Amino acid sequence: MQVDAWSPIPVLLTVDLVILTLREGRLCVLLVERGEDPFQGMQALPGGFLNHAGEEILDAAHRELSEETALSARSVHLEQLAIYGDAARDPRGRVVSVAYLAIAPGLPEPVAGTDAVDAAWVPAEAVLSGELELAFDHRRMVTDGIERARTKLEFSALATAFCGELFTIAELQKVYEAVWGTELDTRNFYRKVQAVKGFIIPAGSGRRTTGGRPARLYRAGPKTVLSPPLIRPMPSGLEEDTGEEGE
Amino acid sequence: MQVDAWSPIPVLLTVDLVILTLREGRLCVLLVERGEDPFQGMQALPGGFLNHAGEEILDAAHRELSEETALSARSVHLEQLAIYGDAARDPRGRVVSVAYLAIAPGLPEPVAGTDAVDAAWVPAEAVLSGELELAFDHRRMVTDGIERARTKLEFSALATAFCGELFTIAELQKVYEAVWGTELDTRNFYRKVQAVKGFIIPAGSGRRTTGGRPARLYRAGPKTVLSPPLIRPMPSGLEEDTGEEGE
DNA sequence: TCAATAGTGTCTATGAGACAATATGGC
DNA sequence: GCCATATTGTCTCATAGACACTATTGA
Repeated sequence: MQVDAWSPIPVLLTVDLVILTLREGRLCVLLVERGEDPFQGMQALPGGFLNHAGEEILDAAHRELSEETALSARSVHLEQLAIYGDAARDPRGRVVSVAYLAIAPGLPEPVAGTDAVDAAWVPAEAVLSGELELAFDHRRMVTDGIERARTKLEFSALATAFCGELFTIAELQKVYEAVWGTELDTRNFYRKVQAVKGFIIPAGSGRRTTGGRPARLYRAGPKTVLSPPLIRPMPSGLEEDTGEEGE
Repeated sequence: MQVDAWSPIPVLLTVDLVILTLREGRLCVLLVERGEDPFQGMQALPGGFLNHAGEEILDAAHRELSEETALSARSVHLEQLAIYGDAARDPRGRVVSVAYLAIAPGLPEPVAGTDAVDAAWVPAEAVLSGELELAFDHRRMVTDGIERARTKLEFSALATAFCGELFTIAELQKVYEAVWGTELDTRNFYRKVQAVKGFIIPAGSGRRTTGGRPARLYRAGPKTVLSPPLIRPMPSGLEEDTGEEGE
């Protein structure tokens, strides 16, 4: 570290949040409309600069999260996604952003009256397909965040973060189906989910009904690493034999 | 982004590299001895500040890599690991570091004559066990990097990055054993590795011998995602039933 | 011929996927 | 009873792991 030979370059640090939730069976991401100049009026991820020198980055992420969703910060899964620091990503100068992935249970409409006046849940598909254009490199953040979520669903108990305190197995299955974009066999899903000890645990004798036989309720178990994992089915039609994956 | 309400806080950005390789069947990480004040004389990861405004972060990582190992930058696997930005991690001020994971084929001794005068390969075990103390939060970076490598070995073709252009299946197996810290059954390893089409492909008729029957040579195939994956055996002795994993 | 490593074959228990059958609520 | 969904069970095939066996070199 030859600090004396030249002066280190200062950069500005922002935090951006990819907040995912399920609404009506569809995977959605929270977007806000930018009210200021770079990319004014365009959709963007909620986020912002560090508040003060000494603010921890993770704290800043939690702060932004509660400003935008009014979620009690600690009840939400929040993890670092990646950092995005292309020299030209922000016209204002060298701004490096730390992206976080947040998973929240289904929320009603975004909370007005806070910073999030123009916040809205947008179907992830609209962003993935490119139909909706986002400010900065936020589209890539969303893409990376969703891919991360898809992978983590296989090997971790992340899916329960999409659900409320109590949930049925059918609800959990809908999480998998929405995030993966596939359909799963209900019977096999039951068997596999219950085979992973510590993933979900029965919650008393409560039931929930949606027109048929009432379903048992479960809550998230202590296990965060699923073994055996729930393997995501092939995107179907794509055979894996040739194996060309590109770099 | 209320830029006007207060001034964004500038931070300094560094790049740190967790460079892993195999030496004599053991997983090693490259460390340098710090010659300057914060943590002077202590072992640390190679790394440094951005060189000039406008330097891309990934470019800085490649620059540090070639400075320390004289490896032709593009032949090495290099991927972003995470960012480490605790407010108190650097006594000089607010310094945020982007950690990169690099995987290199077995190298001889570190190259003197460059910045890396005091560089040395250190067995990963010494760092993992806490026996060797590192500057800053570099121990956590090493821990995270190795954990990432262990996981990626299961699902990606990362193992070939530890090998040279040509390698035998036995050499590939030693990579898995060293990184995972386990022993694998040679016969099953042969079968499974060859079952993943596009992972390794036979390289002509060359052979390599180490005292017994000469082994066929292979080169890395086009596939970067392994399916089916090579599942890492349980750390043995640890049953998975209770499922307490901690947060 | 022996030592040493490379490579192939076989057996078995387990898990995944397909799909049938039964249970239990509201109406 | 009927409808809709929950929940359990069965069957079959593919795969993982254990382990026996053959092959091919150098000394």
